[in-house]
Amino acid sequence: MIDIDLIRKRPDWVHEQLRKRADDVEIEPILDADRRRRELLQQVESARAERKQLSKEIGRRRGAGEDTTQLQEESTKIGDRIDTMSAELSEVEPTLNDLLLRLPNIADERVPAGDKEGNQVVRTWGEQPDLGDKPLDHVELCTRLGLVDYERGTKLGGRGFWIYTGFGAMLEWALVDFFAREHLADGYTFVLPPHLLNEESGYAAGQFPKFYDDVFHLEPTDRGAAGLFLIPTAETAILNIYRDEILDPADMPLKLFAYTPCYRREAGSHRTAERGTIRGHQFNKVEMFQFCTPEQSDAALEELVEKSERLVQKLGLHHRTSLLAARDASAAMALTYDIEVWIPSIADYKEVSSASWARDYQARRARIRYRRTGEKGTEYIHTLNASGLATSRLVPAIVEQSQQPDGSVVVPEPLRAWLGTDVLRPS
RNA sequence: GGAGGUGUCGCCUAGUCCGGUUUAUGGCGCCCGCCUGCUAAGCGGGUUGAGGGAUGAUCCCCUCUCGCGGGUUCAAAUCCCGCCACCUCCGCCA
Repeated sequence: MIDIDLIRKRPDWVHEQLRKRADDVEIEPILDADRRRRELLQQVESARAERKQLSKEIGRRRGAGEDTTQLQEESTKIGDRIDTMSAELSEVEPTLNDLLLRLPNIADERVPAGDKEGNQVVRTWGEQPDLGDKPLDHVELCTRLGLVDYERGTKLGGRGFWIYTGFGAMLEWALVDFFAREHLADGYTFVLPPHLLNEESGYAAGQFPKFYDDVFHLEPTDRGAAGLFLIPTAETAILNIYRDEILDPADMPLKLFAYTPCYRREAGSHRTAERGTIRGHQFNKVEMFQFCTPEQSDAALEELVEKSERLVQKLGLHHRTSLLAARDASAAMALTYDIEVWIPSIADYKEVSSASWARDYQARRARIRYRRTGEKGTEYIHTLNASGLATSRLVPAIVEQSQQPDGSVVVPEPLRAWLGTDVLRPS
């Protein structure tokens, strides 16, 4: 959410900034609603103050045994006025709030303009491996190696689901374990959050209202879980851990990581280039998150990007890091770097991590604040998150980039101990 | 799922039956000051959060905030209804 005070003071600037993110941004309706809200608020409040005084006076006089009929009538009239005005107020406030919730974050000045084509590659690591004459694609490799059962997966859940089997499942687990150990070594706290969240959590993290239809919602008939939705990313859960809290600056930066599956509807986005495990309704991801002060947030972003990159590097996978353009990045974020791994069969780079800087956008929605030591009042904290990492594209990258002429796959060094083997061979 | 209980400004707590001189009591903790060779103790003051107004800025003024949302009333922490969370017990279940 954007500070309403900033919109009041610099509406044209805010409008200009937000136009970089979307075409349909309008500021004027917000200013109108805000003006009307304050106007009504002042009237309602002064009427309430008046009634409050009258009520006290009535209390005093009744205590003294005096007649208060006239004062009571007067107070009733004021009450009627309050009712009328607050009825209008209770229409204006949700309207204003809804308009504010729909505004994207203001992009950082470093963010390039435009859509996808504006993305800037800032770093590339490694090289495209030479795979000889007939390299196999990941679906072929995973099938031959018995890592993924695509067909039976669709039997269970339909299109967009698969089953990791045998070494495939072990590979997933080894990856998650590897990431967890790395984060623990860097001082991050491990959390395993619920996979079902309430709607308030969705709005606070900035997923709603924009992506309301992109997540799975539990129907109201599911008693006890009505109004819950499946997490599209652990970010949504982690942010809400401290919703409505005031943090102690001595505790910050708070560094957490979580492992969860991510559930996404991905409606209408099935492509042949994204068959296999490239895009599905459920994938595994370890997510890093930081809650910090504004002063700490530049360093936090650097750290998260570096950590994500280091993980891909330790797996020995060719990848690149891109600074996303204003319209390609998530609307809740001021700045986003994507770490993309090379998938030879698609001849393209696919996102395995998104490192994002929300600034105070999420904190404002979630009302997460802190108090500077020795100072009055509160300020919003900054939040950042980065995948570390998502597995569903790493497995294709690993099997394709590490495939040998004989159809076997060399296991990345950090995973060998867990798997108990250096090479995966067709059975 | 059922029955009963609980929910007060960081923590603990008074107030709720019987609505109004409550600006929500007191303690702990914390902050500032005084006192003091130093520390402790002692003394004095401050200490929920949000929104709005006014202002060069501070001081200041108003409204809301006693789990959340409605209702009754001139007036609600207090009465009524719904919901949520926690505790105790029962039932069901992996």
